[in-house]
Amino acid sequence: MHVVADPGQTVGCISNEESSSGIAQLESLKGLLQSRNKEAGSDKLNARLEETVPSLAPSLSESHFNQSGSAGECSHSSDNPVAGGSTPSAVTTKPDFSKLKGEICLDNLSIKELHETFKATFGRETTVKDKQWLKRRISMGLTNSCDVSVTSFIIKDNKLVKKENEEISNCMDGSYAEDQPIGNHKDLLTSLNQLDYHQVVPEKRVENPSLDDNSGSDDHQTEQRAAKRVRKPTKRYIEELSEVEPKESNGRLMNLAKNSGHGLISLKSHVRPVRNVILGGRTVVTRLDSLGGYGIQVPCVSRVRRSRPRKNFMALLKFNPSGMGTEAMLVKKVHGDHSFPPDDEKESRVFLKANSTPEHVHHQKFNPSGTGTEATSIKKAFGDHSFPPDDGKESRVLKVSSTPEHVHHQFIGVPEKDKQFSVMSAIGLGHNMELKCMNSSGDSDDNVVTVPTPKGGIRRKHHRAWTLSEVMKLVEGVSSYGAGRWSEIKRLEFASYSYRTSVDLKDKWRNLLKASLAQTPQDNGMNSRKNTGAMPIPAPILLKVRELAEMQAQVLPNLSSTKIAGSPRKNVHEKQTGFL
DNA sequence: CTTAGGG
DNA sequence: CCCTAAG
Repeated sequence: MHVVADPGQTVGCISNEESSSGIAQLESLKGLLQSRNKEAGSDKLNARLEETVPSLAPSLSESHFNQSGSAGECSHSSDNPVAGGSTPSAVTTKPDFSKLKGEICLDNLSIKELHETFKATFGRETTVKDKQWLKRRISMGLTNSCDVSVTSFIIKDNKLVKKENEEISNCMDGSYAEDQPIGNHKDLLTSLNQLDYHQVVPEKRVENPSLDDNSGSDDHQTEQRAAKRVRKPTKRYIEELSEVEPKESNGRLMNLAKNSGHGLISLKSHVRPVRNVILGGRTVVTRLDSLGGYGIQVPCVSRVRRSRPRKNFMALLKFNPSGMGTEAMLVKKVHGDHSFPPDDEKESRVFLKANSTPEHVHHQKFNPSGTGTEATSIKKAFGDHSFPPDDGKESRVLKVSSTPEHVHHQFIGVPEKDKQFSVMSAIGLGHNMELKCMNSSGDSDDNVVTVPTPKGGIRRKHHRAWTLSEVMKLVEGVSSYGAGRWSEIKRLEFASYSYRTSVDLKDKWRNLLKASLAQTPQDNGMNSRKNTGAMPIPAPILLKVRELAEMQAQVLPNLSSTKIAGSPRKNVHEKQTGFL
């Protein structure tokens, strides 16, 4: 339809006026705006418009566009590399910026003129009848900015001149009537009103998928593209937020918690409070908690968990020798970590205090009347303890057993419905404990449980390094069953590896992906410095990972495309060999 | 219980 | 790794 001037020239102009990122934005805008309005009334409207407004279009360029030799200015910079990027998108027409030089007052344009301008700006026609929308769009395109919220649109030298006094209130009713006398017709009005304000029907997405990127905040962009699964803020996160508040007693963040329901995301960065309480200072924050129905000030620490009790805690009680006493193997990686004053760690619910020999720590229960001591965050609290990760998922659960160490905890707790749970334990629990624990049991497999490195104070959780064979199995599994079928892969490829849950597989795969993508561009950098500790993961594997990733990235998005015919996907539902 | 993601 | 929200 609309033939453009010389492409090179156009591109030259673009690169002259816009930064390369600007071009990108324009391109994406193109993708967005490639739409047709199929509303029934629109055709009629068009017809009417051309009846009634016969000669507006021709006058467009003359009256509103100052096209003084703009082309000439642009043509000298056409060797810009950007040209390559912007041309291949075979859209209907290319933006013709030569028409758009100088001052443009979009407010004075009629719909049709706006359409022309739109076309000149984006190289595409539109049938959107919404003047505001058009103006806004064009303004955005020309000014290369997304926050065009003005009501008056005058564009001058790629900048949006604000003019506040002109109020264009409602284009649906008013402005149409102004411009087009036909707006009075009843049928037109109805058809106009039927037009969705945001009616953009993206019908030709396929044509230029590369442009199909969202170009930013835009109300017209309620695109439901395959986005990542959205998650609402987690409970823990909310808790953290609200816990923060009392600490910032200065009210600086006072309304933070109030708004925490809404503005969560934006607050994210503020939330790391200074919560390192110095030992000497012994800053004890108190919180009003309802304990058994009474309001009681409880010393608390940040990041307490208020949620449901750990299910696994029952396991702790199970092995109770004395019925009430709880014997749990507690191998807190103590290491001076136990500042008695509630520190900021998650574990701080559990206060540990020396009670006896490192080998036999007695915990006494505070509570004679204990209606049941519910302990939460036990897992977390105890979680740091390197239990010998023995077989099965049990290793994930807090392992409780009458261990060789004979750690004996007796709780003299307070009745706490709040599941608050205090344990006094020995600061003295030392290395020997840890080490003993490690060596004593389990650990059948190759790697040790990587002790929380005493050096540097970095405490590592029990962690099995991934062996090369494991990684290879993982890769193979992914290639066989596809990424995402973690449970299958776990069952079939990792049957013998009792640790390594499906989540672990997933995590590892994620890491592999990251590694493979991060490394390939330039092989340097990584191999030299990263040899500390972590296995380098041979390049071939990374390559395979990359291939798989690309494969799956291509295959999966085409959802519902006949079950991924190409990949040699095994029948996953084969019964895993009988014994179980 | 499994997946997907964030931490 | 751990944790949790969604299915």
